[in-house]
Amino acid sequence: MPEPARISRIRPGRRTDIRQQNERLILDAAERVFAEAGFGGATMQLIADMAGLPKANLHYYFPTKEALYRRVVQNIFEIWLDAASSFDDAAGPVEGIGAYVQAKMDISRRHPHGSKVWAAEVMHGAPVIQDYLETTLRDWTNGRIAVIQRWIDQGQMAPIDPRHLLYMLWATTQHYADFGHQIETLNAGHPLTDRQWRDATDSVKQIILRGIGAI
Amino acid sequence: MPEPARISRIRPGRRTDIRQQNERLILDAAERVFAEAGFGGATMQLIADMAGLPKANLHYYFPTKEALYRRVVQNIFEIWLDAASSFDDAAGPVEGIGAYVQAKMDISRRHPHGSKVWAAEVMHGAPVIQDYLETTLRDWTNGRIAVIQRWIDQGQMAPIDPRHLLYMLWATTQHYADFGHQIETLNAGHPLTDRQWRDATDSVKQIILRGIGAI
DNA sequence: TCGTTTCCTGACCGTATGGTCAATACGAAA
DNA sequence: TTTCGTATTGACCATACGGTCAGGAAACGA
Repeated sequence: MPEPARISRIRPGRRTDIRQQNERLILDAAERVFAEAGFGGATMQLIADMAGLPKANLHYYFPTKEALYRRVVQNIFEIWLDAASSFDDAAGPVEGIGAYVQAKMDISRRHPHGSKVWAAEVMHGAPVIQDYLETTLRDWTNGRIAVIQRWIDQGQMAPIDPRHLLYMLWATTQHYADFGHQIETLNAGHPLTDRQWRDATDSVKQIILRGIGAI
Repeated sequence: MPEPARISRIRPGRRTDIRQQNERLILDAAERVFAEAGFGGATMQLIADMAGLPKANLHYYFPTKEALYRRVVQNIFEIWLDAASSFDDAAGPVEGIGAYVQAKMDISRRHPHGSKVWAAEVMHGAPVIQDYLETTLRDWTNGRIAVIQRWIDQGQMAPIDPRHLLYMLWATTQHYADFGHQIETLNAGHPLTDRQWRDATDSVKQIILRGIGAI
């Protein structure tokens, strides 16, 4: 079974790369359009235009609008879960929650569209990713609850219900992506600067860490 | 100019009351459908079915889908702003913010659909209520910022950026409505009980009030 | 009873959208 | 050059949706 020469990475024009490249192009455009218009408001034509491809080409790579949407949501979910690592290898709440807030605020800044698509999906009753909620997310949550409970038992923070602490972390950090437009409007119409993002992150960290008696 | 006998309240079949009654029926159904399907995903037919009226009847009361949607969003905005009063006549942050959290959590529980419609509207760039954001909301926000700043100056709480505190209040309380489905899933599929809502409210109050050094 | 206003609704229409398909172009191996 | 799998795309179709309208039914005042 002779392996074919794998020079894909070197010559971008290669077969497989065309697929990857176009799929990425489409997924990026789709994420943006789904975020701005919602699933029902998004049209394949709009996504195609934004990706710079003819509409029929979209259906070559993704059979249906639903399939494309599913992929977009899955992508986000993975990014979202990756921030978990910040939590795991931490000695205490100051370090762990601080890093988690930092990671989630960075995601909110770098993937605002994805965050919105995720939010809309959940708001609509999670028709597409309900199984993820019931498996992956539930497991992840329970794991984190255990960690927080250990911190409480060790006296590193006040006895707060870990569940509500998690909800507050999610809500607060994702708010800067999902309600970014509102925040921008209240910021004289300007997007937050680097400094403002730092201030926001620090404020969130500070209030929560103080709030749970960790500092 | 003799006033006509105003027995509207007593005889529900009266002219004006039919209008009010049907408008309410339609608005309630619309709020629910818009929340669950988004503006683009909602159909007049679905709203009509949920209201128990023929589709053409909807267009008799509301000329277009957009007009209906606009009314739904405005309704929510007013409810949302009413919680402001909790803030105003308070001596300090413990009382003021405590009451505000309470009010907003109550709204999240009692008007989850409205909260979602609002969230979706903002996420999509507020195409319908941008002017409200720039006028009413901005004024309201600045007023509240002034109040918080006064509390800080009086040493009743730590010097937190009032803006980020407000965002945290909004994010956290509305999360229980907008992400209610996720919370329910993580609650073994059951809606929160009275007690769980109380616990949630207390947790939020506690963390934030501690977090800003008010208690 | 009559006249007027409001309310109701089935049937209909134009358009936009998701999706299909057949024809074609392209790139790489033989 | 030929062959063959992959990629591309304009044209097309069925459907669903927002919105219209004409005709009629209630509701009310006189």
